[in-house]
Amino acid sequence: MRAAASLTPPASPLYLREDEIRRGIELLYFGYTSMVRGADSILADSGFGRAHHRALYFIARRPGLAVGELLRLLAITKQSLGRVLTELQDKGLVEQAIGTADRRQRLLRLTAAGAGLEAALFAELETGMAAAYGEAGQAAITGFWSVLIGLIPAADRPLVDSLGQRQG
Amino acid sequence: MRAAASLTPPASPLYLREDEIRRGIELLYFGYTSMVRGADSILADSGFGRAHHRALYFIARRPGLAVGELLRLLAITKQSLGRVLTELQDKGLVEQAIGTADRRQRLLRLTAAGAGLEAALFAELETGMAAAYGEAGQAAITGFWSVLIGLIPAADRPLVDSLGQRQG
DNA sequence: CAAGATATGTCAACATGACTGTCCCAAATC
DNA sequence: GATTTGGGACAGTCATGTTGACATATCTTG
Repeated sequence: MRAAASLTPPASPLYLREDEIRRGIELLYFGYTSMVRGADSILADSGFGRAHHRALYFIARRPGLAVGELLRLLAITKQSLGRVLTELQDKGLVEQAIGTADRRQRLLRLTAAGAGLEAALFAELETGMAAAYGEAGQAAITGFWSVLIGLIPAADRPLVDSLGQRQG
Repeated sequence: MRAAASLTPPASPLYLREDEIRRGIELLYFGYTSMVRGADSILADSGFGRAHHRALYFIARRPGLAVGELLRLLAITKQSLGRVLTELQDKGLVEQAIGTADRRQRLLRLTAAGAGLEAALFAELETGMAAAYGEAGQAAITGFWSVLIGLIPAADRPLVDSLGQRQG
Protein backbone atom coordinates (compact mmCIF):
# COMPACT_ATOMS: atom_id res chain seq x y z
CA MET A 1 0.00 0.00 0.00
CA ARG A 2 2.98 2.35 -0.38
CA ALA A 3 2.66 2.64 -4.12
CA ALA A 4 3.66 5.94 -5.70
CA ALA A 5 0.08 6.76 -6.58
CA SER A 6 -0.88 7.03 -2.91
CA LEU A 7 1.70 9.80 -2.44
CA THR A 8 0.18 12.11 -5.02
CA PRO A 9 -2.33 14.66 -3.78
CA PRO A 10 -5.89 13.32 -3.86
CA ALA A 11 -6.84 15.84 -6.51
CA SER A 12 -9.07 13.70 -8.64
CA PRO A 13 -11.29 15.51 -11.17
CA LEU A 14 -14.27 14.57 -9.01
CA TYR A 15 -12.72 16.17 -5.95
CA LEU A 16 -11.92 19.34 -7.84
CA ARG A 17 -15.42 19.50 -9.18
CA GLU A 18 -16.98 19.23 -5.73
CA ASP A 19 -14.70 21.96 -4.49
CA GLU A 20 -15.65 24.28 -7.32
CA ILE A 21 -19.32 23.61 -6.71
CA ARG A 22 -18.96 24.29 -2.99
CA ARG A 23 -17.11 27.48 -3.70
CA GLY A 24 -19.96 28.62 -5.92
CA ILE A 25 -22.54 27.76 -3.27
CA GLU A 26 -20.64 29.65 -0.61
CA LEU A 27 -19.90 32.74 -2.67
CA LEU A 28 -23.50 32.90 -3.79
CA TYR A 29 -24.65 32.66 -0.18
CA PHE A 30 -22.24 35.28 1.14
CA GLY A 31 -22.63 37.54 -1.86
CA TYR A 32 -26.40 37.52 -1.64
CA THR A 33 -26.53 38.02 2.10
CA SER A 34 -23.92 40.80 1.92
CA MET A 35 -26.00 42.58 -0.68
CA VAL A 36 -29.30 42.48 1.16
CA ARG A 37 -27.79 43.21 4.56
CA GLY A 38 -26.58 46.55 3.26
CA ALA A 39 -30.12 47.92 3.15
CA ASP A 40 -31.19 46.75 6.58
CA SER A 41 -30.38 49.91 8.49
CA ILE A 42 -32.38 52.08 6.07
CA LEU A 43 -35.27 49.67 6.33
CA ALA A 44 -35.13 49.64 10.11
CA ASP A 45 -35.27 53.45 10.16
CA SER A 46 -38.49 53.30 8.13
CA GLY A 47 -39.98 50.51 10.18
CA PHE A 48 -39.95 48.00 7.34
CA GLY A 49 -38.28 44.67 6.70
CA ARG A 50 -36.78 42.81 3.80
CA ALA A 51 -40.17 41.65 2.56
CA HIS A 52 -41.18 45.28 2.08
CA HIS A 53 -37.94 45.99 0.29
CA ARG A 54 -38.54 43.22 -2.23
CA ALA A 55 -42.04 44.49 -2.97
CA LEU A 56 -40.84 48.09 -3.31
CA TYR A 57 -38.03 46.98 -5.57
CA PHE A 58 -40.21 45.17 -8.07
CA ILE A 59 -42.91 47.84 -8.08
CA ALA A 60 -40.22 50.42 -8.79
CA ARG A 61 -38.82 48.25 -11.53
CA ARG A 62 -42.17 47.68 -13.22
CA PRO A 63 -44.58 50.50 -12.41
CA GLY A 64 -48.14 49.36 -13.00
CA LEU A 65 -47.31 45.79 -12.03
CA ALA A 66 -50.40 43.74 -11.17
CA VAL A 67 -50.66 42.00 -7.81
CA GLY A 68 -50.61 38.57 -9.46
CA GLU A 69 -47.36 39.30 -11.30
CA LEU A 70 -45.74 40.43 -8.09
CA LEU A 71 -46.90 37.23 -6.44
CA ARG A 72 -45.25 35.19 -9.16
CA LEU A 73 -42.00 37.15 -8.85
CA LEU A 74 -41.82 36.79 -5.10
CA ALA A 75 -43.09 33.20 -5.06
CA ILE A 76 -44.92 33.64 -1.76
CA THR A 77 -48.56 33.24 -0.85
CA LYS A 78 -51.25 35.82 -1.41
CA GLN A 79 -51.74 36.15 2.33
CA SER A 80 -48.08 36.92 2.97
CA LEU A 81 -47.94 39.51 0.24
CA GLY A 82 -51.26 40.96 1.32
CA ARG A 83 -49.93 42.02 4.69
CA VAL A 84 -46.84 43.61 3.16
CA LEU A 85 -48.83 45.53 0.55
CA THR A 86 -51.37 46.69 3.12
CA GLU A 87 -48.60 48.11 5.28
CA LEU A 88 -46.93 49.82 2.34
CA GLN A 89 -50.26 51.35 1.31
CA ASP A 90 -51.19 52.40 4.83
CA LYS A 91 -47.89 54.23 5.17
CA GLY A 92 -48.42 55.92 1.82
CA LEU A 93 -45.58 54.36 -0.15
CA VAL A 94 -47.61 52.35 -2.64
CA GLU A 95 -50.87 53.04 -4.40
CA GLN A 96 -53.25 50.95 -6.48
CA ALA A 97 -55.21 51.65 -9.63
CA ILE A 98 -57.85 49.52 -11.26
CA GLY A 99 -56.64 47.80 -14.39
CA THR A 100 -57.84 49.21 -17.69
CA ALA A 101 -57.71 46.07 -19.80
CA ASP A 102 -58.91 43.88 -16.92
CA ARG A 103 -60.79 45.72 -14.23
CA ARG A 104 -60.20 42.92 -11.70
CA GLN A 105 -56.53 43.75 -11.60
CA ARG A 106 -54.98 46.15 -9.14
CA LEU A 107 -52.00 47.87 -10.71
CA LEU A 108 -49.33 48.89 -8.24
CA ARG A 109 -47.09 51.92 -8.31
CA LEU A 110 -44.98 53.88 -5.88
CA THR A 111 -46.04 57.22 -4.52
CA ALA A 112 -43.45 59.99 -4.39
CA ALA A 113 -42.59 58.92 -0.85
CA GLY A 114 -42.30 55.30 -1.96
CA ALA A 115 -40.05 56.26 -4.84
CA GLY A 116 -37.89 58.21 -2.41
CA LEU A 117 -37.42 55.28 -0.08
CA GLU A 118 -36.81 52.89 -2.94
CA ALA A 119 -34.19 55.24 -4.36
CA ALA A 120 -32.35 55.29 -1.04
CA LEU A 121 -32.47 51.50 -0.83
CA PHE A 122 -31.36 51.13 -4.42
CA ALA A 123 -28.49 53.54 -3.88
CA GLU A 124 -27.27 51.33 -1.08
CA LEU A 125 -27.31 48.16 -3.19
CA GLU A 126 -25.87 50.05 -6.12
CA THR A 127 -22.82 51.10 -4.16
CA GLY A 128 -21.86 47.53 -3.44
CA MET A 129 -22.77 46.19 -6.85
CA ALA A 130 -20.97 48.96 -8.73
CA ALA A 131 -17.82 48.37 -6.68
CA ALA A 132 -17.97 44.64 -7.39
CA TYR A 133 -18.55 45.26 -11.10
CA GLY A 134 -15.71 47.72 -11.20
CA GLU A 135 -13.24 45.39 -9.52
CA ALA A 136 -14.24 42.42 -11.64
CA GLY A 137 -14.51 44.00 -15.09
CA GLN A 138 -16.97 43.68 -17.96
CA ALA A 139 -16.08 40.12 -18.95
CA ALA A 140 -16.63 38.95 -15.39
CA ILE A 141 -20.02 40.66 -15.27
CA THR A 142 -21.12 38.71 -18.31
CA GLY A 143 -19.98 35.47 -16.70
CA PHE A 144 -21.68 36.41 -13.42
CA TRP A 145 -24.95 36.90 -15.25
CA SER A 146 -24.72 33.76 -17.31
CA VAL A 147 -24.06 31.44 -14.37
CA LEU A 148 -26.92 33.00 -12.43
CA ILE A 149 -29.29 32.60 -15.36
CA GLY A 150 -28.29 28.97 -15.52
CA LEU A 151 -29.29 28.52 -11.89
CA ILE A 152 -32.82 29.74 -12.54
CA PRO A 153 -35.16 26.96 -13.68
CA ALA A 154 -35.86 27.41 -17.37
CA ALA A 155 -39.57 27.77 -16.67
CA ASP A 156 -38.91 30.87 -14.54
CA ARG A 157 -36.55 32.63 -16.90
CA PRO A 158 -39.15 34.42 -19.01
CA LEU A 159 -40.52 36.03 -15.87
CA VAL A 160 -37.05 37.24 -14.85
CA ASP A 161 -36.26 38.43 -18.35
CA SER A 162 -39.48 40.42 -18.48
CA LEU A 163 -38.11 42.74 -15.81
CA GLY A 164 -35.46 44.00 -18.17
CA GLN A 165 -37.75 44.58 -21.15
CA ARG A 166 -38.68 48.06 -22.15
CA GLN A 167 -42.09 49.01 -20.80
CA GLY A 168 -44.93 48.16 -23.18
CA MET B 1 -34.80 71.29 -30.17
CA ARG B 2 -34.99 68.94 -33.18
CA ALA B 3 -31.28 68.39 -33.31
CA ALA B 4 -30.03 65.00 -34.43
CA ALA B 5 -28.84 64.16 -30.94
CA SER B 6 -32.38 64.20 -29.55
CA LEU B 7 -33.41 61.47 -31.99
CA THR B 8 -30.94 58.92 -30.67
CA PRO B 9 -32.24 56.50 -28.04
CA PRO B 10 -31.96 57.86 -24.50
CA ALA B 11 -29.22 55.39 -23.69
CA SER B 12 -27.02 57.57 -21.56
CA PRO B 13 -24.16 55.81 -19.73
CA LEU B 14 -25.95 56.50 -16.47
CA TYR B 15 -29.13 54.82 -17.64
CA LEU B 16 -27.24 51.80 -18.88
CA ARG B 17 -25.38 51.56 -15.63
CA GLU B 18 -28.55 51.52 -13.56
CA ASP B 19 -29.99 48.86 -15.78
CA GLU B 20 -26.91 46.69 -15.46
CA ILE B 21 -26.95 47.09 -11.70
CA ARG B 22 -30.61 46.18 -11.50
CA ARG B 23 -30.04 43.16 -13.66
CA GLY B 24 -27.30 42.00 -11.29
CA ILE B 25 -29.52 42.53 -8.26
CA GLU B 26 -32.34 40.57 -9.83
CA LEU B 27 -30.26 37.70 -11.12
CA LEU B 28 -28.53 37.40 -7.75
CA TYR B 29 -31.90 37.31 -6.02
CA PHE B 30 -33.46 34.75 -8.37
CA GLY B 31 -30.31 32.67 -8.64
CA TYR B 32 -29.88 32.47 -4.89
CA THR B 33 -33.50 31.68 -4.16
CA SER B 34 -33.61 29.10 -6.96
CA MET B 35 -30.59 27.39 -5.48
CA VAL B 36 -31.83 27.16 -1.92
CA ARG B 37 -35.39 26.28 -2.89
CA GLY B 38 -34.12 23.11 -4.55
CA ALA B 39 -33.34 21.53 -1.19
CA ASP B 40 -36.61 22.40 0.53
CA SER B 41 -38.44 19.16 -0.17
CA ILE B 42 -35.60 17.06 1.24
CA LEU B 43 -35.51 19.28 4.31
CA ALA B 44 -39.25 19.05 4.78
CA ASP B 45 -39.06 15.24 4.68
CA SER B 46 -36.52 15.34 7.50
CA GLY B 47 -38.46 17.91 9.49
CA PHE B 48 -35.80 20.59 9.18
CA GLY B 49 -35.65 24.06 7.67
CA ARG B 50 -33.14 26.20 5.85
CA ALA B 51 -31.42 27.24 9.04
CA HIS B 52 -30.57 23.59 9.72
CA HIS B 53 -29.33 23.20 6.18
CA ARG B 54 -26.89 26.08 6.56
CA ALA B 55 -25.49 24.65 9.78
CA LEU B 56 -25.16 21.17 8.28
CA TYR B 57 -23.48 22.60 5.23
CA PHE B 58 -20.73 24.44 7.08
CA ILE B 59 -20.12 21.61 9.52
CA ALA B 60 -19.73 19.27 6.57
CA ARG B 61 -17.40 21.71 4.90
CA ARG B 62 -15.18 22.18 7.95
CA PRO B 63 -15.42 19.16 10.24
CA GLY B 64 -14.30 20.11 13.72
CA LEU B 65 -15.59 23.65 13.32
CA ALA B 66 -16.03 25.46 16.65
CA VAL B 67 -19.37 26.98 17.59
CA GLY B 68 -17.95 30.49 17.51
CA GLU B 69 -16.65 30.09 13.97
CA LEU B 70 -20.04 28.84 12.83
CA LEU B 71 -21.64 31.85 14.50
CA ARG B 72 -19.38 34.17 12.55
CA LEU B 73 -20.13 32.39 9.28
CA LEU B 74 -23.88 32.50 9.76
CA ALA B 75 -23.91 36.00 11.28
CA ILE B 76 -26.82 35.21 13.60
CA THR B 77 -27.09 35.31 17.37
CA LYS B 78 -25.90 32.61 19.71
CA GLN B 79 -29.47 31.97 20.81
CA SER B 80 -30.72 31.38 17.26
CA LEU B 81 -27.89 29.01 16.47
CA GLY B 82 -28.29 27.29 19.82
CA ARG B 83 -31.81 26.17 18.99
CA VAL B 84 -30.75 24.84 15.59
CA LEU B 85 -27.75 22.95 16.96
CA THR B 86 -29.77 21.47 19.80
CA GLU B 87 -32.29 20.10 17.34
CA LEU B 88 -29.58 18.69 15.09
CA GLN B 89 -27.91 17.02 18.07
CA ASP B 90 -31.15 15.68 19.50
CA LYS B 91 -31.95 14.05 16.18
CA GLY B 92 -28.49 12.55 16.01
CA LEU B 93 -27.10 14.43 13.01
CA VAL B 94 -24.42 16.47 14.73
CA GLU B 95 -22.07 15.70 17.60
CA GLN B 96 -19.75 17.79 19.72
CA ALA B 97 -16.29 17.20 21.08
CA ILE B 98 -14.34 19.28 23.55
CA GLY B 99 -11.54 21.24 21.92
CA THR B 100 -8.02 19.95 22.45
CA ALA B 101 -6.10 23.20 22.17
CA ASP B 102 -8.85 25.16 23.97
CA ARG B 103 -11.10 23.08 26.17
CA ARG B 104 -13.79 25.77 26.20
CA GLN B 105 -14.51 25.14 22.55
CA ARG B 106 -17.08 22.67 21.31
CA LEU B 107 -15.96 21.22 18.00
CA LEU B 108 -18.79 20.19 15.72
CA ARG B 109 -18.95 17.31 13.30
CA LEU B 110 -21.60 15.34 11.49
CA THR B 111 -22.56 11.84 12.53
CA ALA B 112 -22.96 9.23 9.81
CA ALA B 113 -26.66 10.11 9.63
CA GLY B 114 -25.82 13.80 9.42
CA ALA B 115 -23.32 13.19 6.65
CA GLY B 116 -25.96 11.21 4.80
CA LEU B 117 -28.50 14.00 4.93
CA GLU B 118 -25.93 16.61 4.02
CA ALA B 119 -24.85 14.54 1.04
CA ALA B 120 -28.41 14.37 -0.21
CA LEU B 121 -28.82 18.11 0.22
CA PHE B 122 -25.50 18.81 -1.45
CA ALA B 123 -26.39 16.54 -4.36
CA GLU B 124 -29.48 18.63 -4.93
CA LEU B 125 -27.56 21.92 -5.01
CA GLU B 126 -24.81 20.33 -7.05
CA THR B 127 -27.21 19.34 -9.79
CA GLY B 128 -28.28 22.91 -10.38
CA MET B 129 -24.85 24.42 -9.95
CA ALA B 130 -23.14 21.91 -12.22
CA ALA B 131 -25.72 22.53 -14.93
CA ALA B 132 -25.21 26.29 -14.64
CA TYR B 133 -21.43 25.90 -14.72
CA GLY B 134 -21.68 23.62 -17.71
CA GLU B 135 -23.88 25.97 -19.70
CA ALA B 136 -21.80 29.02 -18.86
CA GLY B 137 -18.28 27.69 -19.27
CA GLN B 138 -15.06 28.07 -17.30
CA ALA B 139 -14.46 31.74 -18.07
CA ALA B 140 -17.93 32.62 -16.88
CA ILE B 141 -17.38 30.70 -13.63
CA THR B 142 -14.33 32.79 -12.91
CA GLY B 143 -16.29 35.95 -13.54
CA PHE B 144 -19.16 34.70 -11.40
CA TRP B 145 -16.79 34.15 -8.51
CA SER B 146 -14.98 37.43 -8.86
CA VAL B 147 -18.13 39.57 -8.86
CA LEU B 148 -19.46 37.70 -5.83
CA ILE B 149 -16.19 38.16 -3.97
CA GLY B 150 -16.42 41.86 -4.72
CA LEU B 151 -19.85 41.98 -3.09
CA ILE B 152 -18.53 40.60 0.18
CA PRO B 153 -17.17 43.30 2.50
CA ALA B 154 -13.39 43.06 2.54
CA ALA B 155 -13.42 42.41 6.27
CA ASP B 156 -15.45 39.23 5.76
CA ARG B 157 -13.44 37.80 2.90
CA PRO B 158 -10.80 35.99 4.97
CA LEU B 159 -13.56 34.08 6.73
CA VAL B 160 -15.09 33.03 3.42
CA ASP B 161 -11.71 32.13 1.96
CA SER B 162 -10.93 29.96 4.96
CA LEU B 163 -13.64 27.55 3.90
CA GLY B 164 -11.70 26.61 0.80
CA GLN B 165 -8.34 26.11 2.53
CA ARG B 166 -7.00 22.63 3.03
CA GLN B 167 -7.70 21.42 6.53
CA GLY B 168 -4.91 22.27 8.97
C1' DC C 1 -2.47 33.17 42.04
C1' DA C 2 -6.18 36.53 41.38
C1' DA C 3 -8.67 39.14 37.96
C1' DG C 4 -10.54 39.65 33.76
C1' DA C 5 -11.60 38.04 29.14
C1' DT C 6 -13.44 34.41 26.21
C1' DA C 7 -16.37 30.31 24.58
C1' DT C 8 -20.44 28.34 25.30
C1' DG C 9 -25.07 27.45 27.04
C1' DT C 10 -29.70 28.71 28.70
C1' DC C 11 -34.14 31.11 30.10
C1' DA C 12 -37.63 34.31 28.66
C1' DA C 13 -40.04 37.38 25.71
C1' DC C 14 -40.85 39.11 21.29
C1' DA C 15 -40.82 40.38 15.91
C1' DT C 16 -40.87 39.15 11.17
C1' DG C 17 -42.35 36.84 7.53
C1' DA C 18 -43.48 32.77 5.87
C1' DC C 19 -47.37 28.97 5.89
C1' DT C 20 -52.37 26.54 5.66
C1' DG C 21 -57.24 26.71 5.35
C1' DT C 22 -61.41 28.98 4.59
C1' DC C 23 -64.49 32.26 2.77
C1' DC C 24 -65.86 36.30 -0.03
C1' DC C 25 -66.66 39.53 -3.99
C1' DA C 26 -66.27 41.40 -8.63
C1' DA C 27 -65.16 40.81 -13.21
C1' DA C 28 -63.94 38.05 -17.13
C1' DT C 29 -64.75 34.07 -19.93
C1' DC C 30 -67.08 30.04 -21.74
C1' DG D 1 -76.03 31.41 -16.62
C1' DA D 2 -72.03 28.82 -14.90
C1' DT D 3 -67.29 28.73 -14.16
C1' DT D 4 -62.86 30.69 -13.73
C1' DT D 5 -59.81 34.28 -12.41
C1' DG D 6 -57.86 38.36 -9.71
C1' DG D 7 -57.88 40.15 -5.49
C1' DG D 8 -58.88 40.59 -0.50
C1' DA D 9 -59.70 39.09 4.41
C1' DC D 10 -59.81 36.33 8.88
C1' DA D 11 -57.70 32.99 11.86
C1' DG D 12 -54.20 30.23 13.44
C1' DT D 13 -49.47 28.27 13.14
C1' DC D 14 -44.49 27.70 12.30
C1' DA D 15 -39.56 28.87 11.40
C1' DT D 16 -36.19 31.78 12.39
C1' DG D 17 -34.51 35.74 13.65
C1' DT D 18 -34.00 39.41 17.69
C1' DT D 19 -32.78 41.51 22.95
C1' DG D 20 -31.50 41.06 27.44
C1' DA D 21 -29.88 38.73 31.40
C1' DC D 22 -27.34 35.34 33.55
C1' DA D 23 -24.29 30.94 34.50
C1' DT D 24 -20.15 28.07 33.98
C1' DA D 25 -15.85 26.57 32.51
C1' DT D 26 -11.56 27.76 30.78
C1' DC D 27 -7.86 30.61 29.11
C1' DT D 28 -4.84 34.66 29.56
C1' DT D 29 -2.53 38.21 31.84
C1' DG D 30 -0.62 41.20 35.48
